[in-house]
Amino acid sequence: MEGSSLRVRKGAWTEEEDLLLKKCIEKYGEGKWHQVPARAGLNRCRKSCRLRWLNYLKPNIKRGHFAADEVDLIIRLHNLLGNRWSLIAGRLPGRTANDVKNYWNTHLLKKNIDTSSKTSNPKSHKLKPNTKVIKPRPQILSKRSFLVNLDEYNNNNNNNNNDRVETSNNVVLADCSDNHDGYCFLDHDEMMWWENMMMNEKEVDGHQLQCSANDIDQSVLDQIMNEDNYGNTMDELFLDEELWNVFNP
DNA sequence: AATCTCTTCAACCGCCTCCGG
DNA sequence: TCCGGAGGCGGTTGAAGAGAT
Repeated sequence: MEGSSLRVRKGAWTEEEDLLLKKCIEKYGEGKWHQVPARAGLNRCRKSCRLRWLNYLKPNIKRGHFAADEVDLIIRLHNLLGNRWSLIAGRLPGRTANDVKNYWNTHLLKKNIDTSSKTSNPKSHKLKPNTKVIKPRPQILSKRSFLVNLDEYNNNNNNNNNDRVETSNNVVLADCSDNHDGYCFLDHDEMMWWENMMMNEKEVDGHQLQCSANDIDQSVLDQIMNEDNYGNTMDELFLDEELWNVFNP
């Protein structure tokens, strides 16, 4: 198992180690984590280096308390996505998946349990009853598989524009090559929904959502925690089944 | 002041997926 | 097609600090 070597250091990072890692990333850039320990002169495994960078050393990481609007967003996203912390964190600039997960487990999970059941077991708690969760379908395709499938798709639809393909179902294929070196595809409803999600005040699925950072209070938090506001919008988030089948024959 | 209990969060672990040979 | 390595993720742990007794 990785990290089991007796010579690999574990535990809390020292300032000196942080400095070495920082310098290494500044010099060589992010990625190729297997080379980082050697390049940085660190006696750490690649995973430890990656984690330390992503969760602590990376520039623009926001530390400290979560703002009310961040909390609100976490709750809503968790209702939609479940424990998919990296996706949730991706919607919170400056926050890491680890931060969000920790915050959920220490603040919100406890609160959720308190409000839903006094007897529930924290370890077994996953989601509120009736919560629909986006299934873990990949929404980002590797460049290789995407191009193969896109080519196939375009051949079937007489469309040679590889950057953007619109189907009759308003499904949009967008070039997202700056994101994970791949491509993503979103349907129109999904894009609109995410747009709404990111607005401070928007009507979503017939509910006027209040999530201003200034006026959210405990009662609002309680209300959010006890309501499933997003049941019907969930279906809108699912990708077009037909297109999915094209890419995943 | 000392000890115990609780809370927080950084870090580790194991698993999964992707990719290249 | 298979296999091994790398990247990435979510679950869990445990050390350290805070608060209570």
